[in-house]
Amino acid sequence: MVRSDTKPLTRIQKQNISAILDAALEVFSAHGFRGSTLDQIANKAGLSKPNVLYYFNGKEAIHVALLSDLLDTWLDPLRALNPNGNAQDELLAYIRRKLELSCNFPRESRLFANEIVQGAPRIENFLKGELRILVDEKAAVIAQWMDAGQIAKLDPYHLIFSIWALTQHYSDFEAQIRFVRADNITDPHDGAQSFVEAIFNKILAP
Amino acid sequence: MVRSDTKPLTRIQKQNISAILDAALEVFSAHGFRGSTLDQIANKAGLSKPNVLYYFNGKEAIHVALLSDLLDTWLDPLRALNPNGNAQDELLAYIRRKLELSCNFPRESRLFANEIVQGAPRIENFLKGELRILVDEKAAVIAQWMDAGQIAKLDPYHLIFSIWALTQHYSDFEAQIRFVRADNITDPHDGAQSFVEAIFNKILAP
DNA sequence: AACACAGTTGACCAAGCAGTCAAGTTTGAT
DNA sequence: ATCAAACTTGACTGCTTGGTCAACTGTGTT
Repeated sequence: MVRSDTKPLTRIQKQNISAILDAALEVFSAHGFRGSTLDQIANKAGLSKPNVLYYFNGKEAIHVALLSDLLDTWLDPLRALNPNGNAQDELLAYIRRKLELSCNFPRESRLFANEIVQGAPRIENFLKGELRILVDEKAAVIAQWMDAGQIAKLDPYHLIFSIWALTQHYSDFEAQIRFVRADNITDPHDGAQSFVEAIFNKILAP
Repeated sequence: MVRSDTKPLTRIQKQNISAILDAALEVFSAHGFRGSTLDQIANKAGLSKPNVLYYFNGKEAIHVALLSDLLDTWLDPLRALNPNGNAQDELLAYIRRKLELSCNFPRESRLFANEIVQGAPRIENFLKGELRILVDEKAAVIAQWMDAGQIAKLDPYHLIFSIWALTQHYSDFEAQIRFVRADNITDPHDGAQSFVEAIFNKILAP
């Protein structure tokens, strides 16, 4: 394998690694880890299977690389919630960031969803560690806002879960939305932003 | 194979078929179709693999049997929405039925979620057919309620999607909720019902 | 031009997989 | 007790899959 952590990558390495990761994202997000094959990934990347394994130590390594890239950015929207800002503004901005992330990166969202639906065996530590700490911290901030009467009193954890549910639904369950709305609409995300913002305005109103 | 459509099942047939379906539900909902093996299913059912294939024509047949059983009951809560009832009561009752279904049958919910996340290849026709017709019909009912001022004016399709998102989230993403709330709580569904009802009360208020 | 190393791959393995089959055992109606 | 049909399975097949390897080609630095 090639990617030791000490030297600059060659032009060809950069290009092929990124082709592999892009192909793997496509395949893993559509079929899950066990449902995906190295041949599919190699094919989609335009490389031979041994060549793929020249850049990554194995199927699992590709998956891990994708997930860690993803988890890194997945926390950002919540992390940016500012305890000193206005409660309603901050939460709505968070919702908007989360929705944009889901809609702009649906494959990443489905990769994550696949993991969770199947019991999160590969990211259990991330969920119990980093994510949990961040959620606890932000839930406390939200609870303070509620106590101060800035927004309606609700369970802050359930509030966060409901934001996740609504924002990710449009990417993760895109197929359902697309088929149900068949001719009515082109983009499944159409109207999602204004709808989600509208209902959270009502939910949060003190 | 055994299950011709014309004769009563023997005691052993009933018992083994139900053992197979239960085992398969467990396995398929946890690993997806391609991620599951007949050996896992046979093992969990306490039968040999050839014996499993004595009762079902193949892996796909087991999956189809599970899905059709499921889709049959999956529509019931929405179907029961009564156009002549009170808007708010009817919608909240629908939400309650949906949430109960998700919480009481999390494996079925995840089986469905697995299908959808991966593009719904095996239930496309159901989504584009039965489900779509029912959703169109009920969306029209909801739109009338909105026009009559009984509930707040929103996009009825997005309203239905948001109900699906919130109710299913607790089953489909149970792993995430469980790990994030690790010691805080025992049952991931705890508080879900009262929270979801509370926010939809706000959302629907005219 | 030449040389070391990056990049590439056809051919191959071993394991895992869905599914078959012939030969066995159990069941239940008579 | 008998017997046909129901039920069960060890041993197998053929295919797919993740991964290896030795040999080959391309690249860029001197």
